[in-house]
Amino acid sequence: MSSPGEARDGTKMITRPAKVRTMEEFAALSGISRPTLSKFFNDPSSVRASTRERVEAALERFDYTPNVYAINQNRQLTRNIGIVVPYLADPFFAEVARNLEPLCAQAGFNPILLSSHGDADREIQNLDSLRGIRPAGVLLGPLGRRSRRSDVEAFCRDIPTVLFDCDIEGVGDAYYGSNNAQTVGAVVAHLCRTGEPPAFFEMRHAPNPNANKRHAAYERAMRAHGHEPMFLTVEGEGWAFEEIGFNEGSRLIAARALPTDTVLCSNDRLAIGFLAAAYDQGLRVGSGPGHALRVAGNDDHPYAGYTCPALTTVSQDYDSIAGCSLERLLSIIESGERPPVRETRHFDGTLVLRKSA
Amino acid sequence: MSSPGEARDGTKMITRPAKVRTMEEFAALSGISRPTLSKFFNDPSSVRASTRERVEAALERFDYTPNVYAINQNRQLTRNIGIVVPYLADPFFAEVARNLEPLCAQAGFNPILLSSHGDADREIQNLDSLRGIRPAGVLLGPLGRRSRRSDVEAFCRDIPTVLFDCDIEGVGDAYYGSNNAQTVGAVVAHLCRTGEPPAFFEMRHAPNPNANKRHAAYERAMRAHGHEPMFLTVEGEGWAFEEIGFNEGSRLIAARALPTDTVLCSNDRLAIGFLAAAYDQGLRVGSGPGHALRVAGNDDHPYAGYTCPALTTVSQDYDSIAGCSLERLLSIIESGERPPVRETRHFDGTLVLRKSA
DNA sequence: CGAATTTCTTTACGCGCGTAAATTTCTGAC
DNA sequence: GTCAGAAATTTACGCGCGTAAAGAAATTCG
Repeated sequence: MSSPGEARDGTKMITRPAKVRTMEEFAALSGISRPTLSKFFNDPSSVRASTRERVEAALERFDYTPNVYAINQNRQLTRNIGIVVPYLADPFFAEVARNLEPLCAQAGFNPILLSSHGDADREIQNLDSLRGIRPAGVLLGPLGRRSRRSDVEAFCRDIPTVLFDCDIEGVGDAYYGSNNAQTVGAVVAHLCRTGEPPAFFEMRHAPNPNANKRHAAYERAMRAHGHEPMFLTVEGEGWAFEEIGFNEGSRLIAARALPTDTVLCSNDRLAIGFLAAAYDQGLRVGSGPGHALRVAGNDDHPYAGYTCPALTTVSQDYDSIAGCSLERLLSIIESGERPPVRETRHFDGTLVLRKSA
Repeated sequence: MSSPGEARDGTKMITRPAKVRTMEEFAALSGISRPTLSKFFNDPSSVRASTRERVEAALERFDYTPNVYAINQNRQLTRNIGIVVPYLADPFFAEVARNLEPLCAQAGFNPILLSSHGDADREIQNLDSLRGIRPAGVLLGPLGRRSRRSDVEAFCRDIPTVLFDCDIEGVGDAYYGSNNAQTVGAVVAHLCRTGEPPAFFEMRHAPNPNANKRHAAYERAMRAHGHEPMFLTVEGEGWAFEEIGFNEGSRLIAARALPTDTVLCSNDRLAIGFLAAAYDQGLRVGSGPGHALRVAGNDDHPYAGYTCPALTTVSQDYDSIAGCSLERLLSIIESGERPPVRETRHFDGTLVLRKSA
């Protein structure tokens, strides 16, 4: 039996453009010198328009792709951009990555996505493996508290790096994240205005430092509204937030340990678990009469619209955060020199009112 | 102010091993010949134990990592393995990727994770970009119906590829997936045994062909139990399953278009949306008395335990599917030749009884 | 139409490492 | 201690392309 791509006598059929292995060969076939081709593949706009058209016409007839390894071996700067996220199984970061990838490609760069899976060793490992491909720059969403600062710092010294989502002070060339004070402030204000002031549901040892900022932001916001903060600080390690939210939420509810009828969760994933716990124990969550509990979150998780009831939360402005991070990184790469000052920006979120509070 | 890593006078402090750029240099410093080092880095076990120890000792003193690009330029076979998933923002595939990555690394391969983001063009684009790094093999979770078969086929001809999750018949060197007939059969049997037979909630144009298999499996299972199948087939495109489940579920419930009190959803994400719709309309979901509706899913999504109520579903045996896929790919790579026959295997799932049915 | 400028071609070298062949050194068993 | 076999060294070449320099060709412009 002849396989597809071969005629019955076994000779190859020319159904698609002939494969060309080397640039040398392609130069001979196309009648364009190799150095010119090299320039073209490096940046098509760097050759005369008429030449560009000749190359493109030749590419139609011959199937040639420059060898990535040979290219990057000698090039002082690759066109790789590393994207490191702390935990890809969190749909939140998956979304960020999904938005970042096409933007990189559009700018002519090759995005390489890596996840630290919540593990500091993995984070360093990722950075080390990125080092190997000599990226022009890296977008790093750090683990935060767990990050091994000195290692990350060493990496950032060698390679242009922009931090996002979670700051490690003084590390990297820039940082863009959420204005936790504003987002938490907005929910607290809303909750205080429409009912009892909220207690704050959080993990004692949250892996992400945003949790600390939210803790502080909650405390300040409560005092600003003339209330004493009420913390529901629970144990639990790792990134299984839903599970922790559910287990600890169940415990709190069963023990009647809630000081008010309103709970603000440090993030949406905790809230998802907490809502499940409330449902499980027969507590009606919502804002109207006949409801026993109000629950709000923070992040606007992709699933926040499908909890029971739909979760009231604050969306992070991730378009801006991702966009700004990439933009800044590209400008650093293009300028060819590291910026003297480290830019830091916090973007406001917007309150997303649904049914849970 | 002196930055860390520098003494006050500005000279670099040697806090960590000195960086060595080339293997030549490292050979001179370590007193081991370059070809031997080359062998070592290619496969440490290929050199004598005493030599290995000498190299490792030298690596303690000097910071040297072989240049990835120079390595792969000449090597006939790289140690890269491509992992392509259809949709990374689906926590399900994120979990698969998370499990696959360390397994690859453990086997001495470098995993490169790419997501097609539900787009066929992106899928081909991913494969093309993988081609550039000449992977030793690829694990491909295809989009399925949407996949451009001829392009995928062409890729698989050139590079050892194992398909998982979703089959494209005749393409690739092997396929491992779920036994949809068994998983759907198991839920249907459970539902029929414990109450009214289920209607089947599904998308008319599901992006994944597993949906078709589940459709057929449901139909067969129902007839086997002596019931007429009842399809709740809804419109909707793309991968926003929760949204589709919610919107269409809301519509069906509001229109009182449910033929029974039991709904089996084609997958868990649809079920999550459907459960939200039921909650929204005040339908009590669950199996005991006082419940208006039973809902079950299929997949055992990471969030299935945190829906309201917790979702009864069938877990896929993803450890086996991922493990088998990788194992097969590695054996193909090691053997150096493509297998004459295409292996196909379907793994059974296990019923996960929670509270929704 | 000729000069100034831009672009292309020719020639040449090197990147860091894989890899082969010939030679030398080491190992382990007798 | 001897000697065969294994392992390491020496030497050498090439991978596919970046890139620099000098000269040839094409383009632009007055």
